[in-house]
Amino acid sequence: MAESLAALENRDFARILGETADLMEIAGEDSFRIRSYRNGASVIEGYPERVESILGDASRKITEIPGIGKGLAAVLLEIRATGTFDQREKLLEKYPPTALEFLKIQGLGPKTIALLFEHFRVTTMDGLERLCRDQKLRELPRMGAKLEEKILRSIEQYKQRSGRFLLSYGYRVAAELTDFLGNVDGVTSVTPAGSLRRGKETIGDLDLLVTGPGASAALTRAVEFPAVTEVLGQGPNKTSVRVGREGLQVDIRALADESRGSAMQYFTGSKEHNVAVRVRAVRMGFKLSEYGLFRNEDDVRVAGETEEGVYQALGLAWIPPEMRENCGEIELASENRLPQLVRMEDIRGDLHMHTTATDGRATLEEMAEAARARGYEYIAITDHSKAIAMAFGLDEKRVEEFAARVREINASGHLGIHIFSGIECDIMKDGTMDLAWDALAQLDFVIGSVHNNMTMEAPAMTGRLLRALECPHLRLLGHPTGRLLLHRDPFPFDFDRVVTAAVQRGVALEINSSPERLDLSAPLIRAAKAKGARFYVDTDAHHPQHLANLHYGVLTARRGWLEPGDVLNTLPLAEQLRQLQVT
DNA sequence: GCCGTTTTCGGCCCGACTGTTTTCAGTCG
Repeated sequence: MAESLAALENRDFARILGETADLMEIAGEDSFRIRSYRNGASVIEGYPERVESILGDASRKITEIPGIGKGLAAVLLEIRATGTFDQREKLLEKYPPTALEFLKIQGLGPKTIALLFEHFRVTTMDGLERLCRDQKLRELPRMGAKLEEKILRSIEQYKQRSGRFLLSYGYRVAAELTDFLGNVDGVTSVTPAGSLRRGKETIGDLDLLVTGPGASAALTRAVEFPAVTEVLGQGPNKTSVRVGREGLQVDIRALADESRGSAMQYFTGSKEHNVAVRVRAVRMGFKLSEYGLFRNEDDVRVAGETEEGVYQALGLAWIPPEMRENCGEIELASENRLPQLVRMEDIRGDLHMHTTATDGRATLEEMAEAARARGYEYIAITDHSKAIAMAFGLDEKRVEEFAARVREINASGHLGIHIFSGIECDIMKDGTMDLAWDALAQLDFVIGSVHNNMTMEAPAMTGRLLRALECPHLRLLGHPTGRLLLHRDPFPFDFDRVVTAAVQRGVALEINSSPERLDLSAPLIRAAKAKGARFYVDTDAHHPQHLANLHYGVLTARRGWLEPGDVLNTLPLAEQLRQLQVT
């Protein structure tokens, strides 16, 4: 299965290595060797320079990159030349690509998958489902009814999310296509609409709107975009293609200038919002479509060039795309009472990030420099606590040393940015904190997070979180529902009770900007705000590049209707110091 | 497979939970 040879990005090299590591695991190969492949993948993914150009530069050596030795160097060269490599091809002959899909099913690991292949020759998700329904799995050693049920549940979730894509992936494709089409002569703008523009955490497809005299030419050009795998339709006004290995559908539309605003409005949605706006238009004697807002009596277009014009003609303030879900925003807009949503430029600092002290990929100094370069006034370094053994989480002694080190750094001021000493402390199964309270007391910013035992029943999980909230040093509940988008559902608990307790104890809720999490979700943010909760929007960065993910968290906060006053990391440093009672 | 060295092979972060056992392998993070 050769990859497209169009300019391999670092993430392509990383994906090929990572998938091979998965296959090697199923094949039962040496675990240290597998680790080297995984490590190589992760180093390459985060490497600031393009691997492709280093490989093509005779004066450079790819083994300069730590984690890449002679073996992986040869593999990378082979990937660059052929899009794959020998060992990977051999594994793919032995195991079907479904093997990689099976790994996404909870309860199935490499060993079980190998056994399934060997024993049942099952190669499709439907086949696996049938095995579980027919209660065949339990014929194998160490497998029983509970595992069959767990796998069936997970397959159900898997099917629901297939065909959807992370918002961050949509942004990447949109940016590349915008670049590509923007170069066509006579194109004045390329703008994403749809769920991407609304900032939804996952998207089903991508809508791009092209304007200018060259718009039609851009539609013709679009099918030449290197990542296009299938052309679904091609006409003068609309081209539909599938992009990338997972087949994201992209609809590209050419718009006339006079209807640009109404088309933006129409294609941004949501459907529910648009229906409500059109009902309003009809009541006022208009007809609204993607071509404009027309007066019924004489069919004259009264608006359409701009979105603002369309909303204004309907007696509405312009509604930010993130609010367009027909959840009360139209009424507010008609009364000119829309909230002033928080913006990227309101954010003064990022209070959740990791370093090489645990599982981050950069040092404290490197993270601080990246944050300073983004114009932040402060950050918190919040590495893991000791329960995360695989990440070498901090114990009480290391917490003490870390806090002292941060005090010195701040006293000298040489990093040019204030550092809060923090931790992402595990909330244990019984709701106690992973570290002693005296240790936590030495830190400026304690985040409490659940990382394991997520399959508890709701009452137990509620009790666990309520107990954690009793810790007087806790400032923030990290990724409060534990969801991983397209991968793991939120764990169940009594959200109202936990939020009420958090508000009482002055503990804020996290809006985790990692594109895989975006946790809390927008609906829960609104529910929590209604109960008086406050929030931090932060990145959980494990690499300097991840600091840019804040954008996704701010979009989510806006979808939750948050204003700057709801988001505590909009506070200037002096006020943040007061907020955290740092002396 | 990488790294580092005590130069050429040995070490490479682990702990808890689960479901199935009847003493533990596999999964997860």
